[in-house]
Amino acid sequence: MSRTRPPGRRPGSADVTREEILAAARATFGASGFERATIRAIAGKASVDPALVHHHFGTKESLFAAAHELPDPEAMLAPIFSGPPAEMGEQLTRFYLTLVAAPGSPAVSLIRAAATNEGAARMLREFLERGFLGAAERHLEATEPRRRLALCGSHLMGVVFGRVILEVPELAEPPIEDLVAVIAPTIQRYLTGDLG
Amino acid sequence: MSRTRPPGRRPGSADVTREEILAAARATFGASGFERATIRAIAGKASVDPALVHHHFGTKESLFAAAHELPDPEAMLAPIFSGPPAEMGEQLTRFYLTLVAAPGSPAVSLIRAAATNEGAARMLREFLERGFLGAAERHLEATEPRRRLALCGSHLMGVVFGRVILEVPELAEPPIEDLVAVIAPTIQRYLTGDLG
DNA sequence: ACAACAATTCATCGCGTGTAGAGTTAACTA
DNA sequence: TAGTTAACTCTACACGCGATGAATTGTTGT
Repeated sequence: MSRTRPPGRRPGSADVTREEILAAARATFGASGFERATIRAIAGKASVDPALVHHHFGTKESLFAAAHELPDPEAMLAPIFSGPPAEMGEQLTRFYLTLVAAPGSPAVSLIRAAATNEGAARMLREFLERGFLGAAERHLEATEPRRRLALCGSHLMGVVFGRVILEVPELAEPPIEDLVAVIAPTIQRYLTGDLG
Repeated sequence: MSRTRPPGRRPGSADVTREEILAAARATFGASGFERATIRAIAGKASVDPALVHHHFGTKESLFAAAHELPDPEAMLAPIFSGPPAEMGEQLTRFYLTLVAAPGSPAVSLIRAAATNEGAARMLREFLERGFLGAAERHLEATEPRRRLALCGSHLMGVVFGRVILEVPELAEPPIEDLVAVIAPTIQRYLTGDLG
């Protein structure tokens, strides 16, 4: 049982390994946060030498950034905001809890890392500001759209935190639709209702 | 300019140093999170040798626990829950944003650390479950009290995250009372209103 | 076929970390 | 006042980390 592969380039597949490293990075960062995740652990999970990680992605910070390249928020949110206004709260809540708050999601990894790593916090903040809040400005026909979506985001982020990170039973156990039923009216009010 | 103090016990004050270490620990953990905060940095801020920290508190984990001994939630919440039910939402929101979400608060430090450190997450979860949610059960005259307070907590925690950790402008800039005005109605609905 | 290049492992460096033990001085007790 | 205990600093060890440079092997262009 030879534990280590022979050195030198591997036959066949070009950037398969690269993707495997990124997947391992997402998993490890997500499970441990930025500082606790080690390049050695990521390399191990990808069955690869630690130096290869560094060869492909440079520093640990830029590996994190590469592993968390965020999708275009415009494309994500457009379907929600183009539907009937009365359903936006429910749509947004379900979307968020299904896609973003799923355990193992890159978003959870980002949130976790953002709590202690300034770089990750900046990434998340800029994504929220330019993308999320920006999309609101373009699609939301109401006063103070950015403030409205900031309130929505804060609530939904708190639910993620309680459900996936803290694992408070009251938030972690119920199926998603149960949470949607309770939270969506609040989100709807923040989006289209009377503030304050 | 002699940088180091002579060895041996210091004259006078017994447990002053101990408190200084705890204060430095709170500040450092709060600013950097659990893993990034180093015992050396904490000792430095307390003008003390790193080994003394270890002498007093043992491991880093138990130093963190000692620095974040949480107040009795019963005492904290009783005044709020014993007032007029119609004002509970506003009271709870203001209390939380003023005391807990203040930058530099131990609670922020706990939340930050909980994102990446399982021990801190357990501390926070147990505090929330036994204390916060427990207090709700005893004081809240409504159906599903624990679920109600879990919803309140998740929203408020999300606001802390956005305001203090991510520093999203829409949440970080407005004075507390502005946020109270918008959020309190939601909290009130979660506490006493119709769920879902 | 040959040269250039990219992918990969290996060996290792330097650093900062948490922690431990030994030595020194003050406070406490009888 | 003698002896014990507790507070405190010094020195240092062992470990794991991120990062680097060289060596090895496959791919690609000509």
